[in-house]
Amino acid sequence: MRVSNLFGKTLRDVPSDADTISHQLLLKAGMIHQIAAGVYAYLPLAWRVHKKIENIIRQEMDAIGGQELLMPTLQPHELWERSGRDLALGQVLLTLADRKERKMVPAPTHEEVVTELARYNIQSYRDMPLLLYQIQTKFRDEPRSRGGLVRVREFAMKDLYTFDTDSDALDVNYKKALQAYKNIYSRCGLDYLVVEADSGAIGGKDSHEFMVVAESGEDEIIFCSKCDYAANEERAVSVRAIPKMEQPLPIEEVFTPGAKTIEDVAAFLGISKNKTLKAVFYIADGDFVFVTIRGDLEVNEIKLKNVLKCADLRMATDDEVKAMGIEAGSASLVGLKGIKSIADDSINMGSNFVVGANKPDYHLSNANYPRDFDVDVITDIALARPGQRCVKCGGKLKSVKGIEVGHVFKLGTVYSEKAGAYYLDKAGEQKPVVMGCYGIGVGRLLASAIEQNHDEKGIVWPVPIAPYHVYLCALSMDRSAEVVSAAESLHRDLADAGVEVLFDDRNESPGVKFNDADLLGMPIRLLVSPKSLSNGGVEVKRRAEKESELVFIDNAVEKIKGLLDNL
RNA sequence: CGGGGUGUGGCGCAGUUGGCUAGCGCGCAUGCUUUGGGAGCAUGAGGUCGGCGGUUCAAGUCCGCCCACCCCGACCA
Repeated sequence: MRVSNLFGKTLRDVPSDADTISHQLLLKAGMIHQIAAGVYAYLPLAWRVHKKIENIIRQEMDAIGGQELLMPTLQPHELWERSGRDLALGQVLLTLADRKERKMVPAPTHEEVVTELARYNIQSYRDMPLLLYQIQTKFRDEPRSRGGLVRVREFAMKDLYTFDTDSDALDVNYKKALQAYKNIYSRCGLDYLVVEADSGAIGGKDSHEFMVVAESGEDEIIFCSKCDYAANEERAVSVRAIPKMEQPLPIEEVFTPGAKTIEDVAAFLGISKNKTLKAVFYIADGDFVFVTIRGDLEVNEIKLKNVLKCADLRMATDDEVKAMGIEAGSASLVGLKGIKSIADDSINMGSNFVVGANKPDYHLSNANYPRDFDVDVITDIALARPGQRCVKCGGKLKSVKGIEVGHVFKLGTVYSEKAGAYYLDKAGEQKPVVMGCYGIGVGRLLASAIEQNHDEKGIVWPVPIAPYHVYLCALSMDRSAEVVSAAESLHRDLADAGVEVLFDDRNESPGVKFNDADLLGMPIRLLVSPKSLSNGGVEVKRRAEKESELVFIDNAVEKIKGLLDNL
């Protein structure tokens, strides 16, 4: 490919609405073009990268026995009603109507359809294990797209689905898929973490995310500094320090004028926050919920949502709290009846707590569970924070930001039961198919690769996903017939040797060409100029390094092949 | 959806106490010179100033409504 013919122009100034590095570089390099919020065109260079990533994914999927197929983007809305995910996904689900006013959805994912296929094609335990995958366009009406290709509304996703007879067999496939994913990210030149994750709207049991550590990441990863524990903040658990337990004292009313927050109360009474219990109020699918947690901790709303098994969870408004007859700022479960209540385990981690007295300007001291109040459910609903201790080894927890580049789930029989996907086992007994699903966003992976592989000059593509291997840069072609013939023959010879070359044949100044070479980021720059020729050859430079090396023209192809093998 | 911000040639910006043919840099076209880290000179093309409505003798500039995009939060590959 010749740069003079290449579609897509490099820019000197970065469009002002980009502020994630991968977004800036992709725009500056002329690799993508935005059409609407979260909707992008991939220009030829970026599309080559996309295809390379796809192919790496295909190889790894095929290696674990995956069969590629293609499911439709356009799906009947009823399918989503049957699974209940029309509600679980809410507004993210784009919907449209066909000419007969039938509701359709451009699919955001394919569990529904693939389960439908399984229902039709799996009848016997002999039909499994089965691994089906596709690379296909998803549509999600995201509340907010961001970061260029990091979060978009239309994107190619590789989705793999596994079908097994039981959960042990699912575990086998799950492990295989996990390994395939690790291979994919490594081959794409990414540093990643595998973390425990919440399964969100997809449902199911175990779930892991693959996270690329990046400042621009949207997720917070909690990990242990001593052992291998790592989890998405949404899911992370931690050991909360337990203060010294005291003998229960008689409950007592204390005057706390104007103290409404935990900070106020603790400061006013001169106690630490872990000697208090905090009351927080939520509306879960329309129902009021009274949540209690130790004063020094925060509620993890994802955990809470999972406990409540609700589709929609939000903080209650002041009016809603009042309407329940609750005194915000001085509320507790002591003496309160008939309100749905959930508490964090931490109400048992400590004693003689200060809690609200359910009247303005008063609190109660020495409240103890279960002596003084009742709770419907007690479980872990606390947000794990860095600084707390690891539940596995007691080590100190830390946190980093990450981009989620893959997510795998053990679905179990949630979808198969709803869709009626059953098989007959050896004993002739009818059982639901056990499923797993596994997703990778291709464009997000591409963006993540840039987030991790760039410098101040531009992109530094890892060889396996670089749009081209070599940037052949010829200087002074309009004045030197020698340069022209040397460059042209190198172009041919490299292509013949299977090396992918982007040939900068433009009449631009050296500075322009060098800067574009750095910006576009091919792993090797091959320079042909009157000067290099008079020095006896051509100059080979790795993108990641500063220095170039003079090589005889006849040795150049060999030299480059050697470098590519070792990069 | 809540909060903040921006919309002026392809990109980056100026112009906004209303006033003449709307500017600058980059890019683009043509010519000459130049040629190892974003060259110089000359000539030129390209803009219904996001849209609609209003105020006014006069609107890029003032008022109203709408739209789009970006960022921060609530959500996900």
